[in-house]
Amino acid sequence: MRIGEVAERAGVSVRSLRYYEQQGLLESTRTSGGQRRYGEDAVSWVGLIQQLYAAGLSSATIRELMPCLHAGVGTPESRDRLRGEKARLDEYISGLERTRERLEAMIELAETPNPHCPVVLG
Amino acid sequence: MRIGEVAERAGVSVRSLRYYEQQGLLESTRTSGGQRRYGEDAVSWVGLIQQLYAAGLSSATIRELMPCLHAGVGTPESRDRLRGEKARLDEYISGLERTRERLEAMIELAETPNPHCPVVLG
DNA sequence: CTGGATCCTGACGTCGGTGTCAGGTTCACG
DNA sequence: CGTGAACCTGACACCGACGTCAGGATCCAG
Repeated sequence: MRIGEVAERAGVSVRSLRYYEQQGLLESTRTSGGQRRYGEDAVSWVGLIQQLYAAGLSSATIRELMPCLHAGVGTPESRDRLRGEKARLDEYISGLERTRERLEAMIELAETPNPHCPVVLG
Repeated sequence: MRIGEVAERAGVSVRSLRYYEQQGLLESTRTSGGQRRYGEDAVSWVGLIQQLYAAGLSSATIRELMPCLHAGVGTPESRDRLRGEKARLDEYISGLERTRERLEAMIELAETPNPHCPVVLG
């Protein structure tokens, strides 16, 4: 697959794919002329990368995790890192859930004509 | 309260407080010499601002919501905006929860010596 | 009233993932 | 073989929340 097709099917820009490769997150073979060719699972890998980005992992972290993801076997280090990231994500999600509750309280307040609300600072 | 004390108690930098004010998110009075003075609930407001930032709201969005938060009464617009942001947050959290499950699967895979794992691309 | 701690404004730097442009090369269809 | 679409590298721009520095003003305890 050429890079343009991967980009379209994964819903990302060509620029991003080149960037992922530069960061060591995505592999490609090259034609004799130097153009990138991708296998079928490239689209899935890009999806995974995007998802990990969205979870707050950095390129560096994802890169260090890639061997583990490829092999399905982890060194003790990578397992610790994975667990660490999951813990971070857990806390992050918890925080967001608290924020969601707060947003809900605000909405309720904004809907009931209830002047003066100390509750938003709860 | 002086800006330094607010910063310390809220756990943010002085720079951030000035930035929040510049963005119209945080009010302060000024001494005759031009220094900022804050009321007691400034710390709580800063906490709220941080929380909304963490939920992905932009300065502009928070600013437009401030009157509503202060008054406890919303215009139809601000209510819609609040509901919109909550919906966005809901989706975002759902995505993160899917990512968490995926991370859990990876951890499990990394722990069981189970060579070759197509599951990470599920 | 003085001096050290705190504060002021303004401006530029940072980071990370991407957009975008320039100038050139490669691919593939007819 | 020609040609237009797609691709290449390298480089600079951007955004948004904040760090950081300079040069100066203000505050307040002693």
